[in-house]
Amino acid sequence: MQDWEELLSQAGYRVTEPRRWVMRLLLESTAPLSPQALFEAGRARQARLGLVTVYRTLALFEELGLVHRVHLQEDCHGYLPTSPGHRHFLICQHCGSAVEFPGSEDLEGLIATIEAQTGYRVAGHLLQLLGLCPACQGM
Amino acid sequence: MQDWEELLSQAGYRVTEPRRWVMRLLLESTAPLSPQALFEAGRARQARLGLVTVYRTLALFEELGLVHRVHLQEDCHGYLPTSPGHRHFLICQHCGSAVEFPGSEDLEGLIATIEAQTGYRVAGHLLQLLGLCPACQGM
DNA sequence: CCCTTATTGATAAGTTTTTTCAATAATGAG
DNA sequence: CTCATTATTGAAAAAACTTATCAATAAGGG
Ligand SMILES: [Mn+2]
Ligand SMILES: [Mn+2]
Ligand SMILES: [Zn+2]
Ligand SMILES: [Zn+2]
Repeated sequence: MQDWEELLSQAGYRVTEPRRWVMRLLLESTAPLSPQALFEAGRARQARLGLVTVYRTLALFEELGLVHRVHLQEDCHGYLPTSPGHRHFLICQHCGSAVEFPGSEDLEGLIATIEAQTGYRVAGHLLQLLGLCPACQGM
Repeated sequence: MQDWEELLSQAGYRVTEPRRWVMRLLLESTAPLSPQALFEAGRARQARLGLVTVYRTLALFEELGLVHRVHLQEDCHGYLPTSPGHRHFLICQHCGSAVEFPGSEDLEGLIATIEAQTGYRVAGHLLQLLGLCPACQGM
């Protein structure tokens, strides 16, 4: 995502310094970041950025599809910048670095089976993979 | 899970009144419950049960595989009782009722693809489906 | 530029989760 | 069955996290 500023404007929002910081910090990180982590990373770099703004910005970005929230074991969740559309993430359980991949519809078969068995109608899903990134495999 | 008491003992933990309450309340609920919700449900029934104990009990149960934490949009997460082993959940987005299903390895193909594309090695995953339960479909 | 108004952030309020520690109750030994 | 040991509980307090307020600031259109 690089023309996120365009998208923001288009949607009627202003492109501000704090919002630029949040996006920059997210893009520079290889791992998901929590609001607190973003705030501290920003503060460490003299960014003009308040914690409250981080929360608001993440909520806005999420709404616009610019970031996704991922669930972690300890911290509960963090945010990752993302391309628009249906995405999934694969997160390294050692160093936290994440990669996204498009939501290919490989779940069709599984979903059909489950629908038949349960009577539920499936409308969406949450899928995250975890494992080891190339760098962390030699350990 | 009905011989969870056995499992607790076996693992060296005591079978206590508060722990019985937590498990009972979870088993009686069709939807995931948060610690706060469990506490209130217990209190409403004169259970001897403190909020702190609910947190500790859920952590223990999770460790023993007696419950799983599921992620929701608003509350972040709640707990569901579960059979041991690899499970997934399908949650109604209208009423919250959930059903579990065994983790059939339908992801094999997807995982192989992703591993080849990213160089990561996949060790596990988080999969949740959401949709509408039979009762909520006519609305 | 200047005006309008969305946005920010310090502070405070509200939630959620964890820590402490004395009192309690579960379990095994006798 | 009774007692002693010790894991467990829960009230209270601390810590961490999230949301609400509102005066000051700065984006962006005119
Ligand atoms: Mn979560
Ligand atoms: Mn699975
Ligand atoms: Zn790694
Ligand atoms: Zn339903």
